[in-house]
Amino acid sequence: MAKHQTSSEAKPAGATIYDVAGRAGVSIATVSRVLQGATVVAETTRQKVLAAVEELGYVPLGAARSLAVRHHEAHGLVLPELSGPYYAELLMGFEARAAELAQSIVLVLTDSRTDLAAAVRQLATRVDAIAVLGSPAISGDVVRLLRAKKPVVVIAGEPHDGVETIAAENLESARELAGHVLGHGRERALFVGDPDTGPDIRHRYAGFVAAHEERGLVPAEPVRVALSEADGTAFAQRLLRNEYHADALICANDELALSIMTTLQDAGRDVPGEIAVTGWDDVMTSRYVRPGLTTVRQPVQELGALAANRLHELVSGEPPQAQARVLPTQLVVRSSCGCPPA
Amino acid sequence: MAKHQTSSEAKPAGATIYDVAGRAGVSIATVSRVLQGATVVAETTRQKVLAAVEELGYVPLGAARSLAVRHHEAHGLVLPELSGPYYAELLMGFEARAAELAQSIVLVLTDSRTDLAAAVRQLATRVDAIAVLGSPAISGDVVRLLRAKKPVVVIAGEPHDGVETIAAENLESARELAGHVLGHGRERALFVGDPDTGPDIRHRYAGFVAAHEERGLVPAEPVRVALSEADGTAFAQRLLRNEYHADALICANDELALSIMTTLQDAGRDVPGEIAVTGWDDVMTSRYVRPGLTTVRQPVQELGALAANRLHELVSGEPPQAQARVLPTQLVVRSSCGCPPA
DNA sequence: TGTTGTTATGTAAGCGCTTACATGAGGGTG
DNA sequence: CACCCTCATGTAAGCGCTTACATAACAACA
Repeated sequence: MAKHQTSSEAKPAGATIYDVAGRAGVSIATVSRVLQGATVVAETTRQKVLAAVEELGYVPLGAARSLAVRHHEAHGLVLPELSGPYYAELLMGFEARAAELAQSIVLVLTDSRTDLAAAVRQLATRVDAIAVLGSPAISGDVVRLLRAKKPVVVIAGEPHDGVETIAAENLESARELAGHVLGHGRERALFVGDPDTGPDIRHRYAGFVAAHEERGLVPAEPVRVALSEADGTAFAQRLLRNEYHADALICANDELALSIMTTLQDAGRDVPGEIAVTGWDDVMTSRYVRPGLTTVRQPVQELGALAANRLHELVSGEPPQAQARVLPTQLVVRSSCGCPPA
Repeated sequence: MAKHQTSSEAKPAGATIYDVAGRAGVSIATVSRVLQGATVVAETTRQKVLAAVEELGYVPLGAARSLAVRHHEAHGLVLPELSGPYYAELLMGFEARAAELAQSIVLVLTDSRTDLAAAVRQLATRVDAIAVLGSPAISGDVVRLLRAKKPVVVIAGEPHDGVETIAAENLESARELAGHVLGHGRERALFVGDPDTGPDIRHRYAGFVAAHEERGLVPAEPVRVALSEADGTAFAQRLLRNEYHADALICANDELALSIMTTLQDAGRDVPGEIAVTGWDDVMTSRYVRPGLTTVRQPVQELGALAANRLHELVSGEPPQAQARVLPTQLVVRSSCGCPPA
């Protein structure tokens, strides 16, 4: 066969299955069989093949295999970015589960993309299924577009119709958290964060509202700021200028809470004496800061793992689930809420 | 041609280039051409094809393309894990640069793998080049194995022969840091961390030693502990039991420094009054903690970006570079070293 | 009007695998 | 000893793309 030059030619990049077959004195089918391990092959043949593989340092070409078996054995994951522990942990959980399922993972970070749609389309090109973290950057259109091609699950995002969603619980735990703070006798609590950012924050604010209503208090309008440290600092400054009047701050995440708390303290304010502060996420810093930040811990890794798992099920032909999966969260009480230090 | 059934058959998963060609009334070559955009195609034809693509929701199959063009347009990245900001930032830098170069990235986290060698081999199967973060988990064998197949660059790892390495500067900055602390009049400084963990820590200890020697002091043996918070806490406890006698702790990373500093403080010790503490990495917490942690900031994102970049160059046929690239780091002086707070 | 050069498109040969099917070599059996 | 099974292996047909090469259509020129 002139088709595949079996010998010489010293192409540096990679022996093929033909080379292995030639070397072992068998057909490529046999090589494939010993490598797949599914079919029975005579032990002596197997050894010959394995030896040839070893000597040639043969690595099968993923693309060729994918083409032949008609799937990629890979899952895609679309995240906004990776600063802070949230996304990183999600990714770890996802990766771990995907690894168990023998799936590669290919990652797209949306913040670094100028042409997101293109990136996502290109992703769809090389994976069997995709998990996307709900974020404003990912429009519903993009999700629906993907959805038509590949199984998709969105994590902590807006539930588009027909797209499976998984998320951590927000409303109840926010209600518990806010209730806890209110229980310390605080009367002018503020919710810091923008409910329009996405369902997560929206539900947290809803919990905040619920906690107020169930004790006959009227909840303040949310203070709409973004979720970064810089925004926190800016808000704290406004607070110091008495633009707000509050004795408790329920922040939408830890970064916000931390930066607010620290700039307040640096200005001589007593936290939680004058003002209580709580966060959301339980990042590492929250344990180290004094007073310790009262916050809510989400099962982030589990979320990632669940996503990987569902993706795999979907690929294996399971029907998508109509309702959203929601994982329980855990209130972590330290002392920034007004509780005495441990 | 019976080969490709152009019609009916309602296979849910994916139109092929044949379907598009059929629909647009052109050959598959033409479809390919408009999609690649390289060759000239008559405008009207282009429109027809694009319309067909649109209507069918056609997404080309990555594997088929890869097979035909004989490369994957993907880079692999092997990291130990993602807790803490270090690896995450590295990943971000890598991803961002890879995105610019239109490369997908497929990620392997070694800590979640039971069979690392298999995972890495499987990775080699589907990417054009691989960056691995030097870590004890990755044996030199694995690297050399890969090296034979694909271009490899190792980040902050042991320089195996023939493998390109990039890293952040360690020795000089460690010397500067230790010198700074010694300059505060400390006389019994300890290096906390195990130099045998890898070249990073080894060089940091070497800097510690150098700083001592250049002022005629004799450097203490390193305190060999691992790099986690738990290890830090344990060490701090031994310190509190007076198993060591020290007035300064040069820790191998921030996690260690932070956990040590906090448990010391919780036990009533004055940092930096009685004992100075420094870290390495400048994690977020180091800014928030009081006293602020003096530490060294590494250009982690740049490291990642550089890795992606070199990978791309190697794939495009550039010769590997013999010498290691080393990126400069930056001493971040706060007050845990004994300097007055800002 | 015949010749030649362009340009747009089609034809077909792979890319390196997997796998259904065909084949051949033993090993039991009657 | 002929026959049928079984088991191991080979043969060859794809998988869905890209791209070198061939071809057809047409314009421009003499």
